[in-house]
Amino acid sequence: MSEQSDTGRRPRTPRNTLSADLILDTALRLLDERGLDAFSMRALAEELGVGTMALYTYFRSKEELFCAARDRVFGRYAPPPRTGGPWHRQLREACLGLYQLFTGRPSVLQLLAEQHRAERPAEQGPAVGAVATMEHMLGLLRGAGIGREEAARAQTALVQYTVGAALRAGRTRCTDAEQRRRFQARLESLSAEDFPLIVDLAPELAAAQESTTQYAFGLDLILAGLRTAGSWEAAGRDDGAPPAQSD
Amino acid sequence: MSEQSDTGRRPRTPRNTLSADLILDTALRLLDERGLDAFSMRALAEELGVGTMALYTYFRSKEELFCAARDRVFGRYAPPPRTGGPWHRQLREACLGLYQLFTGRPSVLQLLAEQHRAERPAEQGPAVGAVATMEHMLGLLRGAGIGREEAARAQTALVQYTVGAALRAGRTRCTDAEQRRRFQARLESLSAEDFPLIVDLAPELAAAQESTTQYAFGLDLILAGLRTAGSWEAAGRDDGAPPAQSD
DNA sequence: GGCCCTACCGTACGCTGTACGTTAGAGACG
DNA sequence: CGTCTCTAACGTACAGCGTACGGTAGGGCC
Repeated sequence: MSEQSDTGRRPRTPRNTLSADLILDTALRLLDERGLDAFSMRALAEELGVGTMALYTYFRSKEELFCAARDRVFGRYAPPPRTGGPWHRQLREACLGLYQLFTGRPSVLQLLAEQHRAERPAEQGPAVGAVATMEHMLGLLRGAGIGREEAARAQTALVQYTVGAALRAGRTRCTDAEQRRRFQARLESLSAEDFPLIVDLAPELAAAQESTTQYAFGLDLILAGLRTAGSWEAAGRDDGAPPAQSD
Repeated sequence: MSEQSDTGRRPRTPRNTLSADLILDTALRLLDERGLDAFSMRALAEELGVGTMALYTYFRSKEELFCAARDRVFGRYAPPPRTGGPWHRQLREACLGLYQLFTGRPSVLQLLAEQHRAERPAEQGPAVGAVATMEHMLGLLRGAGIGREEAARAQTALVQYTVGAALRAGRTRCTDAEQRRRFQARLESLSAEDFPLIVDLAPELAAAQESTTQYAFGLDLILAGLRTAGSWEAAGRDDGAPPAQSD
């Protein structure tokens, strides 16, 4: 037969069937379906029906591809519609929107985690698409009469907390309930003498591992703190929230 | 000496020179010195002057070794001495201690990141050594009159924020100032029409990337929120911090 | 002395990312 | 139509990874 069926010599893809967008969409789909561990340039190429090295025509490396994938998702992010209402409520909505962007698709979470693991952050910009949300948050904070530096720090803290919570949420994907049961069991197996509270509160602690409610809880704590701080200039109580002068 | 220099055939290590502790200490040193990317079972074995597979006598896999390394560090963690004072100040000290544990050694941060990246968290327990700090935190919260569920959630939020901040801090290691300068430059290169506040606050936002001060700022926000929430039972204002009843 | 147990080790397999050089097909031009 | 060029797509190769498997030698025991 004319078919040289020797070990998968492929029939050479036509000429312009590939594109950066097609590659990125397929990569994101692969990440969603099979997870980061199952992802590889070879697997991606096979999914596209293409030789592995064809990918390197469009991206110089796997890391560059990941950055582009992340920017693609973030770039398409549409923040939730402005609801009006007090500034802290709007801030809450904005943060929840970000959180859901991060946790909505497994692939996004995995790209985030990978980015955090990277030794050298390279040139990867700051999540270009979500910048509008950053701007919105800063506007709300400044509008509430919060000073320049404090607004910047508060915005950073909110993003930091959101990313951290999203990463943590990613660890307990799939088998939510099962995972939490085992967590509880492990807490309860601790010495009740040395750690009476942990053992006693094990059910509550396990329940707090659930993601969205717990995220909202911490978020509301931060927002309440922001409201309390009130007059930022006149800060300096002996036991309140001093201007953070540790080393 | 009698070196058979033919391509590294080694002279067989005596019999009981290896031990789990020695392996873990060497692994942590390697991680501190050369980073996660340069770490491999082969490199670790070579550092020990030992065949690669000797490591598998003590650990079933690389992941198990990492978990043991993490537990070793956490297990040796001594929380800062109890200072007395109001509960929220003590809570602050406890969290700062945890944060410094996480950020103090590069290796710890890298193990944390790796753990967060893992697809299947396997059997890795909850950072066994730092459990005493968890207990301490819960005691402070409960002592402040905070309810069971809220205490558990607050404790989880504090740990979550701390880990998230530590991970973020890890990204800007080594070249701190340089990294922040580039971050600021990238912010300033955005369209001043679309993102006036970001461009305006670029210096402050870049400064907020610095780790410890920024961590303390967010921590104080959370603690202030905890103090404000006050009587937890009587919560239910229209715009305050409702008991987080999303999804 | 002889034996066993096991800590240590060498080899090998399948996987990874990607450097490098090759090839074929589309478009431009005579 | 023939030919030339440019480059998207490709195959091969390499160094390195984690680790399954089986071998080997040396310390402890009878």
